[in-house]
Amino acid sequence: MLEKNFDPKLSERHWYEKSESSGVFACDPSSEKTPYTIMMPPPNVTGSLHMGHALTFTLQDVLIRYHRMRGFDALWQPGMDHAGIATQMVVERQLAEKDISRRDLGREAFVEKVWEWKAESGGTILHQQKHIGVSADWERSRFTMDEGLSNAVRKVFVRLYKDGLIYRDKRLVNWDPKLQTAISDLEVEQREVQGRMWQLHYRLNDSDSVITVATTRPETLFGDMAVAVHPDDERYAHLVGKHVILPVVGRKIPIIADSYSDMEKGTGAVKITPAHDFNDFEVGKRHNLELLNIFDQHAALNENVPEAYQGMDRFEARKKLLEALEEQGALGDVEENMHSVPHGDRSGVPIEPWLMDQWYVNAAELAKPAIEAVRDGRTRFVPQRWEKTYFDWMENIQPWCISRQLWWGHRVPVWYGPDGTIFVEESVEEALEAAHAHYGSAVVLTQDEDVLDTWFSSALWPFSTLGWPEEPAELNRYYPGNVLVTGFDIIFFWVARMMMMGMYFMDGKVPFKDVYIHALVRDEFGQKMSKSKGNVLDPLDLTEKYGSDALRFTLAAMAAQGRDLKLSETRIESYRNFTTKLWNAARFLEMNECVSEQGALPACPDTIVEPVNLWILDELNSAISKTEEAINKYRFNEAADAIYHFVWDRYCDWYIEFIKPVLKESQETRQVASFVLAQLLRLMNPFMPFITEELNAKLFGHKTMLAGLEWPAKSKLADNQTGLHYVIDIISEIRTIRAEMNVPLKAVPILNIKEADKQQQAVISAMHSAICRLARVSDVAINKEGVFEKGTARTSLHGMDIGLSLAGILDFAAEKSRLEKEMKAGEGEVKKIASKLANEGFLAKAPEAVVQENRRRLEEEQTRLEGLKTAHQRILAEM
RNA sequence: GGAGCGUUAGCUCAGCGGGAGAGCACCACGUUGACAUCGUGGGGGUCACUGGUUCAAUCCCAGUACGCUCCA
Repeated sequence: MLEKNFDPKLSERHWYEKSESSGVFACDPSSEKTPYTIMMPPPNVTGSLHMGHALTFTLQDVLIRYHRMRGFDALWQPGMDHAGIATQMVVERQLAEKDISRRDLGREAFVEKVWEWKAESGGTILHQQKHIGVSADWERSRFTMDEGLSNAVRKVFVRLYKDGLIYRDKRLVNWDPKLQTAISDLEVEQREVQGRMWQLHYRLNDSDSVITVATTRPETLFGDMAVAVHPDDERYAHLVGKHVILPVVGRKIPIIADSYSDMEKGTGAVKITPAHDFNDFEVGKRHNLELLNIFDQHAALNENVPEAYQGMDRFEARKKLLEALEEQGALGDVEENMHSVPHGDRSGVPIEPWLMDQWYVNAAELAKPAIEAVRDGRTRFVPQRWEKTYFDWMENIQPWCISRQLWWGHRVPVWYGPDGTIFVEESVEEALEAAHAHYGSAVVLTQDEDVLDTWFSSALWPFSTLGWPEEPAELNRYYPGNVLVTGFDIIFFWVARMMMMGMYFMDGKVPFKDVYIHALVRDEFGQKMSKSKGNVLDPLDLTEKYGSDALRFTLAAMAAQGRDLKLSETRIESYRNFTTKLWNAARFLEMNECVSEQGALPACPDTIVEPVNLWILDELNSAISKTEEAINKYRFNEAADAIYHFVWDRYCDWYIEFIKPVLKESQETRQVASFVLAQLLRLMNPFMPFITEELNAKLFGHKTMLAGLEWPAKSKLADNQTGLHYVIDIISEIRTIRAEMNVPLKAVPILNIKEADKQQQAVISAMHSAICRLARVSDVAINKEGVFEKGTARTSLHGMDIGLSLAGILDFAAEKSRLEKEMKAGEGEVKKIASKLANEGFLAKAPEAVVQENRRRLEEEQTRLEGLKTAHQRILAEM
């Protein structure tokens, strides 16, 4: 006997372990089945599961479990990302608590520490993934720093270098002075901050007049190489070509004409610091300005500034400089000014454009085929509008800075000879060999200190995890993947780069056919959940409270396309209640011996005669179809909705209630009831893997788990012509009348139905006992001769005249007003439809089916209205 | 400044050219042998606003307002 409630905690662990060890989660490269592949976006190895993970993994798990049941050889490739900056930061922070810096330890010892930390914390998210039911092929799990994947990284680097697509360049980079590494444009976050706009007066070298520039960063004055004015600006035309003397510094710099200067903004004159501003850098290139670097790696001022300022932090220097300028009378107006300042998204400090050598990928070149593949539909975005985001970015893509001044990551496979000659090879041995060939003798090489951007290795994920550069059978079998599931914030970071790398290294084949972009989980105010905002909901707390099945179902049910997802806890609660409902329906069946004793799954009888059984099979078929269609279109909410309503509204509220009176006698009904439940458990399994396994095992004692079974087939016996909806409508109507008329519960009147057609008559007779029970009537008289007796509450439904004999207890006045209310609503409907049908344009231009449907409805409404009017007149006469 | 998204019941959200929906909350009744994590019934919406297209607009188009996101 089942317990009264489902206990998720006991069940989840048991069923997860059992199904994992059974091997159903594993792919089978040797199978005859068609492969179905999902590459799981690898979470950060030291991370922990947040709501976004819970959503994305649930959706992927639904897809993978569904396709497994549909008979595909499903591979869900899991793994972890080494997450260079994030992970290094965590370990550095830990060391900082003991007052140790990574430099104290040295590179080798530090990296060892990171590996230790990885070993310690890497299990956390894995455990959490399993907790919510992630059914990935764990045996095949990969880590971006694995030997195989590291080989792939080196191979890709060397090949791209030799093909001229990776190069070293001296450019301005986004320098993070806290983490002391370059970061890519994508890792820079523009933040609106309240700052100031200072006006500075620069005196001309040959006269007493000044030119006034405006700046938000006065301290960059030390690096100024020019003052720019607009070529069309008449105010300054006479000054172009002259020079000014930089205050405090005393250096002479030219006034140049460049259209970068905005005549409308500020004074129309702008200082140019080519080594510390991306725009100024471009201006400098146009005018052959020198690049003067004034900062060191900590963003403190270096030896290129007056001695008094050397070694000062950029913000301290600003203060001191402003004082000095003021003293010299070089400081003009100061305004409060909101402006955006680039910040490192990890460190949170303002980043500094800094001139240095870095390694770059020619992304523009790699992007071309990747753009083409989406244009011609080889890769499809769902929802489609994300294409635009992809195109916008890809078409304006900048060189990708891939070197990072970190210690945790893939070391750049570049060696330098004594004279600086560059050797790019897959191993030190090959580099030495190349160097030997180059110099004619053995030399000592130094390896580049830098490591690669984490996304460089994740870009290879769709093929590196399958064994590339070797060519195992898996590579051809599972590449390209069927779908990549992720959030839109990852399109640039990852989707785009996987497209570029995948197509370059896999003979132009795209890495995945579909890209399903799901919502971002936000908090109740619609804000992105983030640790720094402190608005995170912990998915594990929620599973603790409501169970993993409930959380999964909620996420699926709320994953409507194109909308962000504001998670509300009451929704989760309602789906927890849904699991309870299912549990209790199963419990009811168990109590009524609808269980299989030999441990065989219930089979459908060969022939079925009861309308209610034919009907529920039809409803089940319809639920199966809806679920299939919805999943195929990535409409997870529609699938969840179809399941929810079938279980609760159809199976529990109507079917079980209908069969209660006959269950004991009808073998057919017991069989159908348990067959439908068994099918239902399969249908729900991808969404709620735990409770469905639990019920399947407890009720049917079957030896095979649902996870290894086939997707439910649609029953051929189902019949949608049973007319059961007439019975449902009659019962609902009677219940409404009873409630509105305050008919006491203990009253069990006779129900009279007249004008029932043959089909209606048949189904009402077949459902006689159920109607009596559910409508609380003592008997149902069908098409009996004679008029309704006095004191009958009446209504009209599907052409039938329906009367509930309430002689002695009917409140005539209440019945009169109830009928009047019904009539008023009916008249409204009739009027609306009639006016539509009176419209010639409608008759001429609307599709025939729509016109017919409206004619049918008009007739139906008119019949009902006539019936109500007759009843109304009768009640007036009886009063 | 550019781009995108949203505005539907008190709340959280579906739907999306031809009869306004769900869950929660609310009101009434109910402990009829699966289930009070429940049952039955009910109330509640000029589908933001203004125009346009159409026989027909919550749905398509344009504009306005408010909110959010991304990019500069």
